[in-house]
Amino acid sequence: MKNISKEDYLTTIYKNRNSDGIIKGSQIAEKLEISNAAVTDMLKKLSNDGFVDHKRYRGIKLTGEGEEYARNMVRRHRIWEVFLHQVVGLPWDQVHDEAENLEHSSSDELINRMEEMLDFPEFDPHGNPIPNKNGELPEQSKGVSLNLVTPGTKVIVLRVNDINNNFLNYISQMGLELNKEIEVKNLLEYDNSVLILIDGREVNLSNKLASNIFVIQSQ
Amino acid sequence: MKNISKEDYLTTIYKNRNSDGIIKGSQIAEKLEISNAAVTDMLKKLSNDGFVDHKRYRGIKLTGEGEEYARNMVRRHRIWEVFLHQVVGLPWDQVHDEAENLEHSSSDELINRMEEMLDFPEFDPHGNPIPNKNGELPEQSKGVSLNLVTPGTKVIVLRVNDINNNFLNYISQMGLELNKEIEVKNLLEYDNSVLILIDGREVNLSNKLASNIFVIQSQ
DNA sequence: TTATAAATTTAAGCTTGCTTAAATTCAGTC
DNA sequence: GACTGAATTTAAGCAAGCTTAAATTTATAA
Repeated sequence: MKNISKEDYLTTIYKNRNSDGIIKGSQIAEKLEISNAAVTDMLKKLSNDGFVDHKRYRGIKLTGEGEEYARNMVRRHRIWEVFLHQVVGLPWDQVHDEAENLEHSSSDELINRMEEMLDFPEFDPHGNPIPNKNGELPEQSKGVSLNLVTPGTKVIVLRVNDINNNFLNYISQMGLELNKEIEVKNLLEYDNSVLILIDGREVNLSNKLASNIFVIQSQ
Repeated sequence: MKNISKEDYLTTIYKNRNSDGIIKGSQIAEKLEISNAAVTDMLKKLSNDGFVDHKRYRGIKLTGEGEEYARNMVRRHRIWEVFLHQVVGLPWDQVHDEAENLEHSSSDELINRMEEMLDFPEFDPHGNPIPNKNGELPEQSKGVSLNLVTPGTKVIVLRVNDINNNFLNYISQMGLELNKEIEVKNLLEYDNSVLILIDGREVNLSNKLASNIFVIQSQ
C-alpha cells in the first residue's frame, strides 16, 4: 500500500496552492492519488504539528514553519537534480525520479556541501529556481506557458515543470531543451493543442503538455 | 515509532550471522533494538517472500535470493561511502550514517553509474570489500582483530567495522586510519583493553573497540 | 531423566496511514 | 430563502510493524 510522507504533503501543498497560498483538500488528494478522507486525516496531524493552518471545511494554507519546511524540500530536490546532472552525468530527463527519492534521505549538511561543490546553482536542470540556505528564491523572468502564446511568435524555453521522468523524457525526445528557440505555428481550436517548430520539424503538443512548458519571447 | 525495513533485516542477518551462515532471532532483535516478537513476525514475512529459511524455534539462514539481496544492499552502502568520501569530500568518519539512509533510496542504475565513475573501487573508506555487480567480493587478506594481537607486534590497519559515525569518529580522533602502522604495546589483563602506540602516542582502547579493528602484521 | 534457563512464538493491543460509505457543510442558483 | 451538487469530514475497518505478557519449545546441566 502507498504510504506518503508528511514531507510529500507539504511539497504538494507548496507546489499546487493558488496565488493566495490556498489549496483545497481535494486537490491534494488528486495529486497524491489518495482519498479525500486520508487527506483530512493527515491535515489534522500537520495542523497539530504547526505546519498548516486549517479549519474544518475551509481552505488549507502553509504556516511560516510549513513554508520553510516545504521550501527546504524543494531545495533538496533541486540540488540533487543539479548534482545528478552535472556531477554524475545523468541526462536532464532522468534526474527527477531519482531526486524524488533521495530528497527524503539526505542530511542538510550533505545538501549544503553539494550546493557549495556546484558553486551555488540558482536553477535546476529544468529551469526551476533553487531556494538558498535561507529559503530565498533567485530572480527569474516570469515567462508564459506555451499553450497561451500567440501563434507566429518565436520564443525561448525558460523552464518546464518537473512532473516526472516520463513527461521530461517525452518532451526531450521531441527535441525540447532549455534555452532552445522554438516557434509557435498554430493553436488548434479543436483540442487546444499547439503546433510548434523545433529544429525545423513541426511538432504537435497537447494543451496539457504545453501548459507545463514556460517560455519568453525571443527578440 | 521505529519502523525498520525488510532491507535492514536482511543486511543485519548478512552481517551478523555466524560462520555457518546461521543467526538467532534474539541477535537480530538486539542489533535492531526491537523486541523478539517483532523479529518472529517479520521472519514469517521474509520466509514467505523467499528471502530466509526459517523453521519454528530453529536458526535463521538467508536463501540464495536473500543472500543476493543483502549483498546488493551492502554494495549500495559501500559505493555510497566511497562516493561521498572521494567525490563529495566527506571525511571517512562521516560517510557511514549518510550512506545508511541513501542506500535505501537509490536505483541500481545510479549505483552502477557511480561505481563506474569511481573506476570500480574494491574497498570502501573503512577497508571493507565491495561486492561487484554480480555479488562477488574482491580478495582481501584475512587480518586479525586488534584485541588478539600479541603485545610487542607492529601491525598495519587493514579495515575497521562500519558500526556508525560515532565509533568511526572516535577512533579517527585517536589518529587511527587505514594503512597506518601502529604497535601493540600491551594487553591489560584487568579489562582486556589494549595499549597501542599511534604516531608515538600511547593510546588505550577498550576490548570492544579493539575487536572492531582489523590489522595485519607489518614486516 | 528431569529441572531450569534461555529463546522463541503466540496473543492481545497500539499507532499510523490508508480505504469505502455515510453524514455534514458549504457555495451558488433559482 | 430553499435546493442541489461538490467538497469535506466522520465512522468503521484494514494492514503493517511495533509493544508487553503469557505460553511453548529447546538446550543445558545436575
